[in-house]
Amino acid sequence: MNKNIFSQIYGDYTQRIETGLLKTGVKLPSEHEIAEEYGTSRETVRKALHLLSQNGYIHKIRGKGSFVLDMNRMEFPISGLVSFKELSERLGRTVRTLVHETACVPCPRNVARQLQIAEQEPIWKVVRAREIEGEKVILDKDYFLASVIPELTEEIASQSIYAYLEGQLSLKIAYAKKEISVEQVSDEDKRLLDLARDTHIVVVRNYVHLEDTTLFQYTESRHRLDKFQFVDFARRVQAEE
Amino acid sequence: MNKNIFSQIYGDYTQRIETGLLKTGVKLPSEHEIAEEYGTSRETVRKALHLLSQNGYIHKIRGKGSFVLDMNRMEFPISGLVSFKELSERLGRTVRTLVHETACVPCPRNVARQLQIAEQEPIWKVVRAREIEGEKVILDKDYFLASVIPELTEEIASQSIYAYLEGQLSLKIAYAKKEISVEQVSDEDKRLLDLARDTHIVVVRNYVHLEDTTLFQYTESRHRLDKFQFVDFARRVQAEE
DNA sequence: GAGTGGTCTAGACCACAAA
DNA sequence: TTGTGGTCTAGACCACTCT
Repeated sequence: MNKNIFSQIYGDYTQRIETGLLKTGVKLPSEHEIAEEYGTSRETVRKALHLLSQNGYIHKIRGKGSFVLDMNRMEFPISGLVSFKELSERLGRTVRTLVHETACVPCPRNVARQLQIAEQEPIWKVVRAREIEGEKVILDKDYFLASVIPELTEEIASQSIYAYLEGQLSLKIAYAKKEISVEQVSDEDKRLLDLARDTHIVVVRNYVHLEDTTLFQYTESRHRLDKFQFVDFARRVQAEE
Repeated sequence: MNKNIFSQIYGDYTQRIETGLLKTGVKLPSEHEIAEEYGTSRETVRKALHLLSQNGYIHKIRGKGSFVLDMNRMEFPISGLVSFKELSERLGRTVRTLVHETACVPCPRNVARQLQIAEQEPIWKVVRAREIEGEKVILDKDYFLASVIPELTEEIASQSIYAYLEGQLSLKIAYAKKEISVEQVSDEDKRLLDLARDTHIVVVRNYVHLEDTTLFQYTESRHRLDKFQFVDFARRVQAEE
């Protein structure tokens, strides 16, 4: 339970929409009514509804009201900033993680450039293959600043690293930049994934920052072409003049 | 010039950050100071700063202040909801559009399913190849509800359809859902693009909605593997309990 | 303790939609 | 005319950082 009123309202409505209690096209109560219901002010309600709108749950129309959207929310592969573990659980798929490497090593040149640190600086390197429905289709190569993460075990890598970072170490992950492109398969891809005759692979580069803006993680997530999907929700920014 | 105070503030800061007047890591004035400067209230300033934060321009830290982020903003291919024309102009690349078809036709079955309308209902079909630096690398297949768009010419299709929709027809585009996947190349791809020996192609499916939530456009944007890139900025949603 | 951002209030006026 | 969402105000209190 969150103590903020607006996130209480947000949570209530996301739940009602996700469980189908509020169906596509249904009109929400007016902001005034919701404010009364929660015993709060209209601006606080608006904060919650704005969040729902940003995340594709509802659409607000001036003079009319707020309406539930149909966004097929069940299939959200890597949109936003969510870990593989969180996604798997949400999707309820049969997944397995194979940890190939968990080591603290001096940073190689190519990774040093991505993390914007000096070469040789100690970093944690984690290489994991993700198996979905019996096929190894994703190769995750993570690099973490050792100055931020004192310890990392294969045990943790096989579970959820993010749960460890946020739970045990109470690191605050703030934002990330993601780049998606398609590249030639590497020897490592061929060795660790079930690729058949694929020549290309989808590469998702992820640059993750903490609350204090330090870039502490660089991840290369390599997806087999046929298993890659990305879904995005975007609102149009009205042109200004 | 926008009449809203908060979008005035937002515009001022995006400009200063994009032009490099405000550099990475620089601390913005406090919310109180900005409010005073613009002769407005703090909540209004906060609205502008929240937008800057959402769009990756700044990061706010409680007790410290707001800081300019470095997001290499210059290379934003298809993030968010922006048209090809707008993008090309922003990137300043040598681009050319080849219009292969602009016709009002009865809706075929597969498109009817995407647009959630009855088969045979009249739609505008536009097929365009995009040439970047002399190579045809993107194939855009657009389908618009004819009930929404009375007229569409090859002239308009060769320029910007969005500028026409928003400018001439004053349609209000509200939001869109985007799906990215990789598929086998089609005969049409081979015919209209410079593909060499490619076997796969990146497909971006775009479902565009108007202010009143009607789904009025379905677009299939097919990108040659080596020319595809997608950049995304995401903020972490703190887990609730 | 002073300064910062985060949440919230109880109003106000406006633009727009529907009856 | 009534109801809706959009913008804005002038405060308040809180949590946090820094000195």
